[in-house]
Amino acid sequence: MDRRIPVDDRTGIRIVPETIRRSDRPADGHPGSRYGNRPTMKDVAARAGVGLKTVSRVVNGEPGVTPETERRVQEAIDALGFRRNDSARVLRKGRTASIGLVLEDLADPFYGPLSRAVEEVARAHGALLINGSSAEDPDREQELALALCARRVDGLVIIPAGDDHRYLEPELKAGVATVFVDRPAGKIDADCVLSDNYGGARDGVAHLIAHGHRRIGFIGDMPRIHTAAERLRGYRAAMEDAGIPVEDSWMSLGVTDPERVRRAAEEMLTGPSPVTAIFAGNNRVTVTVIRVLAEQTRAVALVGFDDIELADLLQPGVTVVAQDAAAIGRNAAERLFRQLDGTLVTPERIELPTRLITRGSGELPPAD
Amino acid sequence: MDRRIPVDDRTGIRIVPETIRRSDRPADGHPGSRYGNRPTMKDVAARAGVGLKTVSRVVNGEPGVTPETERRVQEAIDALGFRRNDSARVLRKGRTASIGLVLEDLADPFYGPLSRAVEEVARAHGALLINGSSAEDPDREQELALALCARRVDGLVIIPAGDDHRYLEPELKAGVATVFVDRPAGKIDADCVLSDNYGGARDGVAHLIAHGHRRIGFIGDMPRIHTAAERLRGYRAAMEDAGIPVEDSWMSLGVTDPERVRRAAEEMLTGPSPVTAIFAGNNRVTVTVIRVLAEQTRAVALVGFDDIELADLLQPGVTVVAQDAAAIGRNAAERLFRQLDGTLVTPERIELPTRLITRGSGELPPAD
DNA sequence: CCCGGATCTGACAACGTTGTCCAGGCTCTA
DNA sequence: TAGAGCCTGGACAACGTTGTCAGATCCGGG
Repeated sequence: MDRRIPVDDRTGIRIVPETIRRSDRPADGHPGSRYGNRPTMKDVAARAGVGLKTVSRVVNGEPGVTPETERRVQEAIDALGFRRNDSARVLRKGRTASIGLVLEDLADPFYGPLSRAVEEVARAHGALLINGSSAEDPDREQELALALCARRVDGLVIIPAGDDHRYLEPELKAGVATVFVDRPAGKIDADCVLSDNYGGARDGVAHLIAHGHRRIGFIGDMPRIHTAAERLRGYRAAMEDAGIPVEDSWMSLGVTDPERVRRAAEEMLTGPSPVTAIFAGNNRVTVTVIRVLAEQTRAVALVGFDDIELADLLQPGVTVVAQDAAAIGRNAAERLFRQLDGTLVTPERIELPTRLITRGSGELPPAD
Repeated sequence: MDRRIPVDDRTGIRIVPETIRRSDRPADGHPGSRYGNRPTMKDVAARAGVGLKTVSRVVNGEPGVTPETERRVQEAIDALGFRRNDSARVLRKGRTASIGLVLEDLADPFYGPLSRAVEEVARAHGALLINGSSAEDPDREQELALALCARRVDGLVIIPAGDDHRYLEPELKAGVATVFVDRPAGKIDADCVLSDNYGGARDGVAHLIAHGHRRIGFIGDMPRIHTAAERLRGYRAAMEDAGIPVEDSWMSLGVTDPERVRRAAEEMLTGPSPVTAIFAGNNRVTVTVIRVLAEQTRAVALVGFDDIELADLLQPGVTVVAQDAAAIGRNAAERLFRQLDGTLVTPERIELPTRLITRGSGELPPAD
């Protein structure tokens, strides 16, 4: 139909030129500069017939400029399309008004709200947010964090992938505000903001026990990850409190990719001592477990760590131990700026409480 | 129990000091500098007993330095904890090796993968990603974009909130690579990468019609938003193609917050000419509509624009018109770097195809 | 013994901004 | 009308890096 629009048959991608009224570039932007260069304050000053510093004053809204002069300068700015070069400004002033955020994976629904919360606080302090994903790789975390330090971010919010952060010591010493989030810093003292992973997991498992379960499975991440280890500890504590010996076949650690989670879940459901309930160590695990349970004939109870969207619409609704990602991010960012203020000096670890949200799946009775 | 750990009773936040072995700050970091200052190449040069430029050479891996000299310099670098100041470097070199991403809301599950994809491409080109959320506010979008330009990002990926981007003209002229995403640029010519919103919506609605529906509702965002307008246009086209006159009461525009979506949905379900199917204009709308439909006694068909997690686990599974957020982000970022290469000069609009994923809710027959 | 060339090193300017400081012109008062 | 004081504007250095260029050093060969 649309004969005039080229369509790539294989990919279905449609491309149309957008050149309706491409503004032709002027032969030369402004006097004395190479093509593509931007005007500087010097150019503006020349055009307005004033001194360099006067332009600086106008740009920064400093007092001591006649309205008439200001008008002339403003005119020159608009005419040339001048925009202050913040790199130079940073170099001169020493503060960049930007903070860095190193997280694990921006695409993970847990980090979206967290990142947004950090950004919101940064914005309130007039700072921009630079962020990068470590992909759970310690080397990449370090590379990123140091690159951010080279940019001279004022502060750093880090969701650690590694467990040794001594590489940050020179930075801390140099005054880079730093807050660790979700997992504590390794081998250095630093502020950190965590969820109460241990308590949350313990409560979640205790909830299952309270509903009559004794054979409860645990599927979680590698215990070298702090959150995973803490949640496992919570699971064990709850079982021990109830006097239930844990069988090895009930625990699956270091497993997060869907296929392996599926296999792990299936194994603990069909093993010699089959579980009647599963505690899922994080949202990715929970999702896969839901899929597996949906295929089962008998009803298996489930409590997941981390809330998931639409959990309440499933049949049954998914009971979860929820963390407040936004609150964590907000807390961390606020601490960071308090470090920069000087209001905060002693590194602390704060743990935010989790919340058990009962929706049905965690209240199912055991069915053998 | 934990009598030694202070717990705020109201918020449940637990705070413990992290000062186990706080490294005491040295009286003075390095000679001739204020406290808190970082060592510079000059300091390194002095300590290593070499010239400034030699340090620069070592830091940047330039040739022409004796192994012995290099060793001495490297030693001084490690001893002082030197880290190159990229602000100064940027000022000198003109390129920042960073790109900016202005999106609507990082917390929206659609933008997480998109952002991540952009970041991944940036990383492949050795660039960092600075991003900010416009919160759908045109002023904030402009403020952000210009702040990024002041930082002299090499390029800009923008998910527009406003519809007039002439404020970017000086930047484009100055050579800032720019790609608009998800919605086209307003009043300027620029590269843009979009989903085929019109075609996707048309297909989705046609799908409902093919299953026997004639009274089909549409709930979407304000038509001033390009995607919303296009999807509405797709809805109308499908209806017209089928010869079905659309009643005003079937359409609800400019409605995205849960309460109003709920009201809108309820109204079109109970009105004088009640719909038997609903087309939801975006993921937020879809989620709310699912909730409303779950409360209904009769089965109402649903097709949503944008995929949502767990959509396949609901009863019935949710049929959606899916966009590939990651592909969009990847495409946009790649175009951006091609602009920087010089490989790409003419602004184009590319439209990525959408995919109809049938899961059940869109295949329900009409029930009056 | 000296010279040419290759190799290594460092002095210096420049990037664009801001802080400091001083000059010149104005107003106000005695 | 002269002097004090204020207001405005500009010259200059500095921020930490890199590019340019020239000087220093070392080698072998004539």
